Amino acid sequence: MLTFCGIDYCSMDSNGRVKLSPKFLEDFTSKGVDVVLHCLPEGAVAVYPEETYLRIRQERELTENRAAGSFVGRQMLRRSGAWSQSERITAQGRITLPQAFREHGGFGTGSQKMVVVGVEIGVELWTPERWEAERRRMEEHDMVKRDQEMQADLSF
Amino acid sequence: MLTFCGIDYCSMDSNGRVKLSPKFLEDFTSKGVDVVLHCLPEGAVAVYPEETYLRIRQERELTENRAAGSFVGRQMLRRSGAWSQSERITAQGRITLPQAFREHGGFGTGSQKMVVVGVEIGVELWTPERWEAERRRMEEHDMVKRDQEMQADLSF
DNA sequence: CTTGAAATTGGAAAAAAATGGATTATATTG
DNA sequence: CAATATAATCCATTTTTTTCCAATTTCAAG
Repeated sequence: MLTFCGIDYCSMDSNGRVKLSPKFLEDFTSKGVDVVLHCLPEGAVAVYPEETYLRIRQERELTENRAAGSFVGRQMLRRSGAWSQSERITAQGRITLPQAFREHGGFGTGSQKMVVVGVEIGVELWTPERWEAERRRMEEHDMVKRDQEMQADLSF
Repeated sequence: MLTFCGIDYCSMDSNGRVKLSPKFLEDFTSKGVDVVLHCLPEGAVAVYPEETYLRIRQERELTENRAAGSFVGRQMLRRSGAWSQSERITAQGRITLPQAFREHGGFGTGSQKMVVVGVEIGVELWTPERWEAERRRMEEHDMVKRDQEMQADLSF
């Protein structure tokens, strides 16, 4: 059974609450109710089980310079600090997005359509528009790759 | 006995459910009722027995960098996460395609004609139009290849 | 402090969608 | 051409999603 896979369409209520589908909900709760919200530079909001997020962060620490004694180092700390936040999945299976995260993700005020994308280790929350753009970007990449492969199959 | 071979024409009902032919159904159930749906960049949806999919994925993982801390890493996770999903074949021999996968395959809303293509390790679901286009593309590719091979046989 | 207003939260009701099964139609076989 | 098997459609039931409302908390002003 694959976890955190597939795509859901759902909606965020006017208070920034998202009800997860039973499938994703099960994927999360099997790892505990604590999750971490993290704003991605792609313009979406990622949701990871807490233990998963901690592992990701640790891996990054090994490779990146995160000292507070440099401009770049401080900027990195600022990034993962400001754009990450712990949340808890409620008894009704809902997650609340903080105001700043809603803005980052491009979700306006009021009820909003939303795309929940499984990324194997968690999910990402996208506006339909941004997800469509991302999908298209991946699709174009695939087209180039297909042409390359077919070309390679001919030239030997 | 060849498994997952041949082509079926069938239809998807308005809820995105596909009833597999007895032949393909037998091929699947002999390997268990759990399958994985996977959206192909060609614009079709593949259905593999779960164990087959896991083997394919494992092979891929060996070469790919899957860190969530980079743009490229996240994009890889998004690829394999978003466009794959576990499903179970029901007691009536049906599979339900999630909304997003229906869209990917070009299947509109409502009842739809569909081509089920055996690909030896599983099946692929195509719209009749796209399958026809793909068939033609393969045919043309082969023609070019034939000419090349015959040319190569003459030179030297 | 105390009170009032606004925002947030939890939960329930209503609406929509998905599911399982059975019936009807179509095709295949002898 | 009849009998059987397969495929497609339909409908009742269940599940899921969405919307709404009441209770609680938070914040600010008096």
